Amino acid sequence: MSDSNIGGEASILEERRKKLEGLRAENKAYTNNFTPSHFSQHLHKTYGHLNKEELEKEKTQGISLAGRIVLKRVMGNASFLTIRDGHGDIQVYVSKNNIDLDLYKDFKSWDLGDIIGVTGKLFKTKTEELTMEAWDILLITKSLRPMPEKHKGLADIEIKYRQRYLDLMSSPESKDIFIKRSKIVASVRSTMLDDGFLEVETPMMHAIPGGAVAKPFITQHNALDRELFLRIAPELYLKRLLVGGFDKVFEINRSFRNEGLSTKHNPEFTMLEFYAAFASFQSTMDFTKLIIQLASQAVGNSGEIEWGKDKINLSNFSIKTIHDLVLECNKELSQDDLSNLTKLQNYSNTLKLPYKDSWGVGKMLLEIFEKTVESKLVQPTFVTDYPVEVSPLSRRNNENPLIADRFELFIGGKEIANGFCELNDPDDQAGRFRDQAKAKADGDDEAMGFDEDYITALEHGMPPAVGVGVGIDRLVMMLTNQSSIRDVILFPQLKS
RNA sequence: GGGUCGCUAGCUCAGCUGGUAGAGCAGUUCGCUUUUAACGAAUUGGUCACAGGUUCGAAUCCUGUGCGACCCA
Repeated sequence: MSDSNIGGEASILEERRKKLEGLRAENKAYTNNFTPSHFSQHLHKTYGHLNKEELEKEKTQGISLAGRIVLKRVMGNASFLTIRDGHGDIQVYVSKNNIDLDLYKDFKSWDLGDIIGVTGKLFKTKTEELTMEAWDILLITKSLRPMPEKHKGLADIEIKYRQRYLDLMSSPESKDIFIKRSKIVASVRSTMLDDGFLEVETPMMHAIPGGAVAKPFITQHNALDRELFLRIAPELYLKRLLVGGFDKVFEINRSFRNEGLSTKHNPEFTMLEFYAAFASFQSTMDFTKLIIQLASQAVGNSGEIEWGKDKINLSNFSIKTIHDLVLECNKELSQDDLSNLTKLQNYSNTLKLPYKDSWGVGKMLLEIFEKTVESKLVQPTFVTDYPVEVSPLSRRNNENPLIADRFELFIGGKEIANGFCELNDPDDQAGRFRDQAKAKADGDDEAMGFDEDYITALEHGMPPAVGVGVGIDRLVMMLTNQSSIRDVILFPQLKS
């Protein structure tokens, strides 16, 4: 280290390295034989409510804890620390009276960020704070780098994501989001299993990208000397399993889409997809609702949650058709206009909504819906009667072949789930693949390829089924009141 | 992709209409036996994101690049 940065980061490192060398010399660096008997949270729960006298009567001698020093108040011959373990914070009292004098001197040189072990007994200070009186302390892991600012924490949002461990060690709020994420995923999984679904894992490397309209990532298999695509959706594989005879399957895992980065999109994201043979459309909506309600309960939410500016009542889900909603939000349009291409094009012009002449009535309707309705669907709403034109994998409605048996669930103005009766007619599916393949040949790099093997599977016969996709990242955002997807993904992709 | 804003000590931030940089925290030294954003005293620490330009002189004004935030498509 040069002298040019005395007091700067280099010198902090150097200073701490010197301390580490001292520990190494005494063979005390990076010890590995301390097992705490308790976690902070457990102690607060068990003893926090007792008063001083009651606590004195409890036999707490010999309790041990391990954690990172996050605050340190040295007052000469006695000191208070706040240490943070995996479950929370607790105060530690270290006095020259209770420990060896040399140890106390060493202790005074320990730094914020060091991980220590403490053995002793519990007491309450005169302000009634539950505190661990140290009878023995041990420096377990020396931290060589300074922690984030102790009061304000990390403000640099980029460091927060790139060095997430700094965010986690300094922000209990941030840590809590990821604890909740885990609980949400666990709740979703157990809801599925309890209902008799089988959890499966299907390939993430696909020879033909399919199951969604999106641009894939391309990778290379050396031994096979061929291109593979990271999956954009597991859909087509899960439906092959329906052909095979598993009648209720689900997968919770990553899909990848080669799109821009934003606070709403991460290139790798987590989806729940589930498929149920012979299930009804209505019962599947009910089940989707149940998944969300149970997940919300799992993280301690009441029936009403807050998401940004919105208050959302998760006990009440309504069902509306896309046509009714478009009419509701666009008083200038009549029922007849919705099937009149010229009228819809004219209306799009007044909305300054760009469109292509090749678009049919269905695509126009969807665009107008997205522009004028979507953001207003704050309370949970299942939207139904989507045009077949914009639903390439959905079954046609029996009464009206122009609409698909499909729903999308919107909450807080955002799409949370997408479900539909699966198309199991191999000829109809082959025709739609041909349209997609043609679009791809014409330069649409989001279009699906023609998946011959999937058509073969359908030719063997797939039972009628309903399938649903739920964006887990979005669900977590909603249930933890976050507005950026980066705050619910531990290591979000950033520009490099 | 377009617009607006931001980038200054390890961290959190000041720094006005141009005169070569400051605080708190962290670090170092000293004092202090119930503190809790502990406190008091002293002290270290900067290629002001990067590259050009204007100017006698640029953290400050201009242009570009990078990264980020927000809004729009």
